[in-house]
Amino acid sequence: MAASSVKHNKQSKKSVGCPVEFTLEAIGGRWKVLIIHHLLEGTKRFGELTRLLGGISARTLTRQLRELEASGIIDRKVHQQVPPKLEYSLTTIGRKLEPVLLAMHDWAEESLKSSRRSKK
Amino acid sequence: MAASSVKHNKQSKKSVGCPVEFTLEAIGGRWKVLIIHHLLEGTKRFGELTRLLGGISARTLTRQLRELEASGIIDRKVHQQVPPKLEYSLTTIGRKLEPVLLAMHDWAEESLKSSRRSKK
DNA sequence: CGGAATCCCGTTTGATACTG
DNA sequence: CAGTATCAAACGGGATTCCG
Repeated sequence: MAASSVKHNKQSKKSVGCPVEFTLEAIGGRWKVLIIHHLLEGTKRFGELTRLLGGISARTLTRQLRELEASGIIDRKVHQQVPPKLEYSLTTIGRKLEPVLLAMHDWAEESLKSSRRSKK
Repeated sequence: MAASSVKHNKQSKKSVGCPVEFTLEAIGGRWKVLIIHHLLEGTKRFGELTRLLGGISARTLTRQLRELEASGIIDRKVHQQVPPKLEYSLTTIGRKLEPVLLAMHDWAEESLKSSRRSKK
């Protein structure tokens, strides 16, 4: 396989063809919906989120927050001081994810209800 | 960790703490929302889905369909005949995912709108 | 305190070949 | 037609260590 051209497209992740997938990618991480949920209740600091999420590593939280930031969902405010202080909050568009989370929440409850009803 | 009686279920690789995550896991695959979208328009066969999705491998499509089936979202009907014929359709609970997809779709459009305003 | 860098592992997906 | 089997790569995420 000499000189096989392996292209590293910047979009090599997943080519998103439809808006629904766009949203799914924005909130699809392991912790993102939880982070959004907590931020819906107000601004949080890095350490607060670490405690609230229970068990997330610093590296992973950093990455999830940066990805949410890149999606325009959260805002990252740096206070230059010692000790360092950072505040994370939802942007306007980020707060608009609430109906999405609610729709998902409702479906989950309905799904659990109907699976309790005899299926087998 | 509270409940240490973790079952080694093949399905649950991630412990789901809240309903929103439950939904996210059900539709969180690479192709699942697209499959659901196409099935919202009617019953499809395996080959039809392969063509509609454009680029999915047989192995992956099989797995995504089986996972959706395990979640109770789709129904798989086998017609014992030659050539073989399989029909996939949404269950009642599967059809109820439509509001979720719509909410996600709406958010994506709003997100794109606001990113046009601020950045580019 | 809030990361960045590095190493590592399990899961997901894809390519390919084969089968009932 | 609708899969299954096998291998390999891509990716996400955790643990640990170090740094401003």
